[in-house]
Amino acid sequence: MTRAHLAIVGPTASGKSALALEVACTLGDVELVSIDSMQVYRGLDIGTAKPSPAEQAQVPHHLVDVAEPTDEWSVARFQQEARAVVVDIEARGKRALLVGGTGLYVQAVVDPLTFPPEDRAVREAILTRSAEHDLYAELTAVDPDAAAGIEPSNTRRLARALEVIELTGRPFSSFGTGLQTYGPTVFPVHLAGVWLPRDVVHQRIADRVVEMFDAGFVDEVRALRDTGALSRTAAQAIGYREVLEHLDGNGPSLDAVLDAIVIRTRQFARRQRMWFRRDPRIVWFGAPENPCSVLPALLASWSA
RNA sequence: GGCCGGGUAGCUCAGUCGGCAGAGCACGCGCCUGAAAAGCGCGGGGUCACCGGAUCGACGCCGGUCCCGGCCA
Repeated sequence: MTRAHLAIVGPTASGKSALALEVACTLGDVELVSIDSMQVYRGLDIGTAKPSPAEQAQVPHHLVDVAEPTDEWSVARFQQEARAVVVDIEARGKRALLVGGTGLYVQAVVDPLTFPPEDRAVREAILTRSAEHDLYAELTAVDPDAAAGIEPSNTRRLARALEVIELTGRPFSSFGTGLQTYGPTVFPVHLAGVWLPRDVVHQRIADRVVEMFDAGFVDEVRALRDTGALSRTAAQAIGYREVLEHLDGNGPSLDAVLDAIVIRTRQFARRQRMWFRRDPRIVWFGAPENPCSVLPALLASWSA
């Protein structure tokens, strides 16, 4: 018999992890797969709200602590490793419970996405000439379909499209129908979304950031800085960027840093909301306050 | 008490020579295929501290009032 895998998605601070742990303990035959672009880095613990060692001991967690903070990470790499993990879990007769809020990563695992090759040097060269050349016009000339889906001002995505074309000789748009196809997934999976009222999420974010500071977040960042520079990708993590700026010189005060982190986290949660809300395959479970209260409904839905 | 500077969007501030107000951030809505906790687009929002005056017309000029900051007493 082939039982479907499971997934819990949703905005940050909406209680996915706690809920997932309860699900795992109840079901007994699942292993967790973190779908999180920042929990992959060792040493980024407090700021990424990574599951504690005690929690990880209760049930196997995958794709947590699989890269050095000095390493670069990417969707393509995540896709490859996550799919391997799912195959592995399956081979042990268990089910995967995907848990996370990185929307693109969820789709990279679950949808038939093919990521064309990359060459950082080529991309950098394109980025460099973007000062002189109009990348949007350039892309429109060679791949109008791709250009139609990118804002003329979004240099980063324009450069990526041009990079792929230069590397493969094929139009960027030939590599996929886009993210909004929402066709059949590459393996059977129940997609569940947790949803809390916005003011509850905002409060949870504010509380969590204060807890992070109380738990020694600044020390964690300082230690990372002293060990070696965070990679380009790891340095994007919310909180780390802000605290680093504070530590390295005459940056803003810690109070200001805390406020900035709360704001950026809220904005992140908003983008996650936008991302997941579009996916018609996600079944939403709303809770007025405590996310774990949806557990019965969630399990009922999955056993049906 | 006197002198000087300031009161304009939720916040920080622009606003030339008088012609019914702008930016950044925040906030809201949305986009997304190798940085995605990234990147990008659109939008709402103002009794220009208050009162009076000159002017066709005032955020701007004149007079007064109230706040805030600094200096002097």
